Order: sequence, then structure tokens, then C-alpha cells
Amino acid sequence: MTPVARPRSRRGEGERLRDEILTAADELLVETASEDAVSIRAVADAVGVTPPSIYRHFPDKTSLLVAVCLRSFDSFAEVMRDARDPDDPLESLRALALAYVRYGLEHPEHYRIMFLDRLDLSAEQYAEELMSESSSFGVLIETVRSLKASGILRPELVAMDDFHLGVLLWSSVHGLTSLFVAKPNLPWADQEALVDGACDLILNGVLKR
Amino acid sequence: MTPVARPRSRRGEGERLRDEILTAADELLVETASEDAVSIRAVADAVGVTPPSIYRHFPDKTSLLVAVCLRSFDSFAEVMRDARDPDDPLESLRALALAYVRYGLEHPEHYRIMFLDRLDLSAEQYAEELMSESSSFGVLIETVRSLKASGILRPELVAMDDFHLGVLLWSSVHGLTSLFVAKPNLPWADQEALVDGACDLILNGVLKR
DNA sequence: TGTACATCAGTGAACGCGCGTTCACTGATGTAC
DNA sequence: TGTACATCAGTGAACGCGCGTTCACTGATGTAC
Repeated sequence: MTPVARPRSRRGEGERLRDEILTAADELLVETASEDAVSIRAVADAVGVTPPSIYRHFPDKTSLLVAVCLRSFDSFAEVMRDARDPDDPLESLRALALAYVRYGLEHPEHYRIMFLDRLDLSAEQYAEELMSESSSFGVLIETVRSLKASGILRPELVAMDDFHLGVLLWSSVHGLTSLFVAKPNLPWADQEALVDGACDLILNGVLKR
Repeated sequence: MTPVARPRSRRGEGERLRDEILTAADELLVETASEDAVSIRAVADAVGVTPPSIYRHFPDKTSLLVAVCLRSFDSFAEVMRDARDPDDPLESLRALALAYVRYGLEHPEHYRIMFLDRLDLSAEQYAEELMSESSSFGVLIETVRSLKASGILRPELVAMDDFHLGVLLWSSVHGLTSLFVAKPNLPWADQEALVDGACDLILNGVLKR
């Protein structure tokens, strides 16, 4: 509402606005806790620019949201990379699981657009995301390989495709996280204990007898 | 668009419209595969009635959606009740898991409004839903109790709160299901194999060594 | 060094749309006398 | 048996809103000569 003074970018620095738009969209998402509140007009307002300016950088609203989503993937992947323990694959798995759930609880709106909402990337975009070593899934796959190599996994799992096993582990933590994020009114009682329980369940399901 | 002829209900049968509204909203949800398409106006149109008529039966749009959601809970619970095997708790667990994922894949829009979307019931509504023996969660809890009684579970799990253990099992299948439903473009390769893998993981995590 | 000009970042006004919701109403139907 | 009337199911028209998007434009800025 209150117009923000924003100086026009210098010639050749037009791309700066693109970044400001993404940042504003992201902040809007977090502050309003609602994807619906991230409208072209609201973003333009937040940046201090008129709506048509957005179209100079994004062909339509969906592209803007996808860009916000890709940004989230990056920051989420960074959290995952920081969480892993390169020396101990089992410890790494546990640490990743805990960091994963924590990220969801601390950034519910980001978690939503990445993993819960209707907003779906193209198969190609996903393929690229999954293949990248530095992506969150890449970090998981790396851990899967270390686990296999360490010889502590059940043999059926060692024989399993990396991607396949990665998805199973992912979905195990995603289940609890997405329920927490999507249905905060459910009487969870003790979320932390549930997370611990989920970790134990995964580890017990995964380790050799 | 084409006006549907709908005769006015007789005196005292006004409640019939309420049912027609819910059915129309449900069909709209399924046909358009989009919660956004379920607007007061679209529902009124589908029933063959003017928008203000909706307000005779629902105070606002959210109440209508909640009613649709509660209906979904009922039909989903019926599927779960039919899936269980009263004689074999372990078989029951596996059957529930398979039926659960299948339901999600076959009714993605219902799955969405029940477990993925922003639409959140009140804590009281959830408590009632969870407490009911005939609800889907009630069926799960019943299976949890049989499992505990059968003596095949790991002792830590037997010591665990029923609700707690129920949530863990629930979240295990919800993880995969919600990913399938929310992100159909992800290159899943073989969904069925993943479901089998998830079941095995759960059973291995849950059974005595 | 000065100036004409192309380029570029952004504007202002408007488009048509569908939405949730409110309001005063109408007209068929069952009921009381 | 006939009629006045209250009730009830639903209507018609309108409200104000915010949305995505398009269009022709403006005016500052760097550059070529």
C-alpha cells in the first residue's frame, strides 16, 4: 500500500529487478503464509514497481512461482548438504532425516510449494533436479551409496536401485513432515517424539538383522 | 452453462438441496481435478440453482468445503474397513497399506482435500474423527492393538502409545501416497514396486528381530 | 566536446473476468378455521 | 368444502473486489558521430 521508493535500474542492470521480484515473492510467501497471496500485483507492490514490470522478467504468473520454487530447492539443498556426516553413513542418514523434518517445520510455506502443492515442475526439470549431485536428492543418493558400501544394510536393499531406495527413504520422512505442515490442527501431542520414532522405524527397517 | 431443470423441493424437504449441493461439489472436484473450480457459483450452476440458495444450507464457502471433506473421510473409512483382515493383524496391516495407496492414486482430489491441502479442520473435529472406531484412523488403531496383542512386534513398539504408533504407520504410507498425488510429473518409474518396497520397509521396521 | 539518437527500464490506464456475499423479493404449498 | 394466510424454498439483481494480462507510452541513459 505505502509506495516503496525504488530507483530505476541503470541501463544494462535490468536483471536486478528479477532478483528483487523473486525475493519479494519469497518474503510474501513467508509473511502471509499463503501461496494465494503471492499475486503479480502484490509482488509488484512489495517491490515498489507496477504490475506490467513483472512481465519483463517472467512470461506469466506460473513461471514466477516455479522460479520461487527452484530457489527454495537451492536453499533446501544447502541445508541438506550441511546436515550430512561424510564419515558415518548411518549417522548421516539420521542427521538428514532430522534436518529434513526441521526444515519443514521451520519453513512450512517453502515446504508446501516444493512438495505439497499442485505446482508441479516438468519431468525434465525434475530429472535435472534429481540428477544434480548438489541437490537435496543428490545428497540423499550419495548417502544411500555410502550405506550400501558400508555393508550394514539388509541385502535386498543393497540389491535395490539407488533411486528406488532413495525415494523410499525420502517418503519415510516426507510422510510425517507433510502431515505436520498440512494439518497443524491435528492433535500431534509430541512432534519430536514422533520424529524420533520415525527415525527408529526407518533404521530398523533398513539395517541387517 | 446450460441451465439444468431442477424442480423446487416440496415444503419440508428443503434439506434435499443440501445433499445435492454436496454431491455436485464432489463431482466438480473430481471432474475438474481442482479445488479452485469448486466455487459457490459453479456448484450452484451444477445443481441448477442460483448462488444465494447455497447460503440457505452453508454459512460460507469454507463450511461447504469442510462438509465435502467430511464426506470424503466417510467414504475413505469405508474403503479401509473393507480392506482389513480381522483374522491376521500382519496381513491386515499390509492390506490397509496397499488399499491406502490405491485410494490415493484413484481419488487424488479427495486425497488432496483430506490430507494435503491447506483446508484444516478444527482440533475438535479431528479429535472426533480420530476417536471414532469406524473412522479410517480407528481402523488403523484397531489393527495396531491386534498387532501388539499378537506378540510379533518389537518390544519398544509394544510399549509405545497406540496413537503414537498409529501415526507412525500412517505417515509411512502417507509419504509415498502424497508424493504420487502431489507431484505426478516426478519420474517415478515403477510406482507399484515402490509401494511394495515401502510395505517391506515398514514390516521390517516393525517386526521383532 | 557537443548533440542526435537508439535503447532500455519501467509506467499508466484499461480490458474482462469470476469471485463471495447480501438484500429485498416471489410464488408455490401446506394448514387453520 | 372453501379460503385466507403463514411458511418455506428459492430467485434476481447487485455490491465491491482483486485478479492476470495487454497496450501504447515515456523518459532517462549510454553511445556513435
